[in-house]
Amino acid sequence: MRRARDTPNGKQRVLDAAAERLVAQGYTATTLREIAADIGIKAGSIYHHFESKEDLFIEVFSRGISVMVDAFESVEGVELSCDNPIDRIEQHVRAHLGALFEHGSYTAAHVTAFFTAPVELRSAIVPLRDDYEHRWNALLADVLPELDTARLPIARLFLFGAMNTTIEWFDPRGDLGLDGLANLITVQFLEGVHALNLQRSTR
Amino acid sequence: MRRARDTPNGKQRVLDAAAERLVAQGYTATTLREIAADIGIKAGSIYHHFESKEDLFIEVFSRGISVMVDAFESVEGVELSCDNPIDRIEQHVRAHLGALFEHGSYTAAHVTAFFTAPVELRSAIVPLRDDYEHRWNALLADVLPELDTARLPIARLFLFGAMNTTIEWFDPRGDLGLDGLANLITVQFLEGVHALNLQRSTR
DNA sequence: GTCTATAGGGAGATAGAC
DNA sequence: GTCTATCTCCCTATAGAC
Repeated sequence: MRRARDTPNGKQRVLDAAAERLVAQGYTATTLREIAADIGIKAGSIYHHFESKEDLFIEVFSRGISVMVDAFESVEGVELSCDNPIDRIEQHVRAHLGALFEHGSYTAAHVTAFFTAPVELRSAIVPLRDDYEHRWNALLADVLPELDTARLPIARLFLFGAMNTTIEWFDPRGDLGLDGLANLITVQFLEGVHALNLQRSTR
Repeated sequence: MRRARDTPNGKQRVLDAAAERLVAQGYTATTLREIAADIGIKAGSIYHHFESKEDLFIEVFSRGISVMVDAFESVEGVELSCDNPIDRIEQHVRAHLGALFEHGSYTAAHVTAFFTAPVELRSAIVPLRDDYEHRWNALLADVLPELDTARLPIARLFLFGAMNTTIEWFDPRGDLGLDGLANLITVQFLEGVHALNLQRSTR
């Protein structure tokens, strides 16, 4: 059934529009009327798909995590074969950036707007966030066994900070590209700022 | 006049409360009623001090920048004397973290809530942000002359990403402290993740 | 400088027709 | 699955008393 994938159903279209508005405006500024208008329906119709505004955005935020987790796992599938530690991290950084820029607005919405949502909503999502963070901790512990375990979560937070804030300034259509950006972030993370010069965006 | 400094005047108290609400809730979710209630006045009274909600928050955001610029300049004053390049950056990182955690909520509000504000408001603030970014670019160009000038803004953005996201997870009351955190961020930025082990929080 | 009172608009949510 | 109509609530902002 080609058609079913090409034209998303009503619920899917609501979610897509909600994610895009979330990136642009944050939680509170995004109204159900706007979301409805974006996809050509009326606000009341949204309640056929979701019980409340909060309910709708819980699903948007958890999809943001799902996209990241899927990206992470897709790398793990192929990495077993070969690859040095640096490449392993770089592939995961690339996957994370891909989730941010290449798979719709869900992950971008999560990263930029999560803290603009009400606390009750956020606490429903926290376990999913923890899961993703644990995967990264495990990866870093595996690839960098010499790193003090007390320093490992901090290293991950530095890396997340560098990766996630790219959504505020990076243009994936530019010359560098997501592959080049992933490379720069990885070498800077592992070797420091001096190593940036040694890397070329044309690899 | 001791009193005048100890008990902030009406306008000052509004600004302080607005900055704190901004950190916790973002722009749209923060209402003038809440801000007024926090300082024991009524919402209408705020209009004695500010022409509009937007006007009030323009002042909050620009103070957030002022605090950062002041912190940056206070380091420049003393650094001329001595100091190797690493220390120079570390002192500025420490100053930036100080602005985030030790000088009220203005800078924290700026960093966390700037993108939740309406575009018209943001564009009024952008020149001030640019000024602060240029100072950092100049510092990095001076301290790291061997770094490719095309890579320099990217390096700064990585550093900003690592510094600014600490507001989401770092507890300044912990063992590490802001001095320790500034040290970790600096060595990680300059030398990469491997250098984290070599640094001690007790310096 | 702060109050009360209120205007005017827009939000989330519900009920029932189609 | 979407519509219209509407309820209730709360927002920003204003006007004028104290």
